[in-house]
Amino acid sequence: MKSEPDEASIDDALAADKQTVAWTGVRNYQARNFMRDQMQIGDGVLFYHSGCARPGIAGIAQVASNSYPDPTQFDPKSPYHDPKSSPDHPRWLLVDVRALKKIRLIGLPELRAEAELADMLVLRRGNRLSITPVTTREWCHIVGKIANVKEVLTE
DNA sequence: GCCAACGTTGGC
DNA sequence: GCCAACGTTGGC
Repeated sequence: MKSEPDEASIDDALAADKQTVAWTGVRNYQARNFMRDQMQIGDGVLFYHSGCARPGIAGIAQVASNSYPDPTQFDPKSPYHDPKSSPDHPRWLLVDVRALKKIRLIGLPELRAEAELADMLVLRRGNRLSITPVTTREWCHIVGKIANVKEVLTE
């Protein structure tokens, strides 16, 4: 899951109440559908920093709720306000994400250098989706590169 | 700041 | 339903 660290970084998430943040602002149907249809509580999340000097995986997190309507869509003062959405028929959903651990930044050059990660959707040329699924193989490969990560992974 | 890539919008 | 124009993303 991508986030701009200026807006919501892994540090921000770790500092939040229960280390949990609501993943507001997703305004892409495919990304929304991943949260609605694919994610389950407890699923592992790679917390990716984008739109910054050193983009890459900055932390490990987990899905902490089922999907529910993103409140920012109803707030006229929010940059994520969607006048075409209504509480009766909410268009945009989010999940809560619990940060588990900040890791050494695994930057894009390192990710691209790994043959095991060659098919990762987030690395695809032209990919603009802020949420992409990760295969078990990709997950295990990345987690295997991180020191002292077992303590935060329960399954 | 540039630009490739892609999603969305809206006229027809 | 097509598709050109436009806006956004995001790495560089």
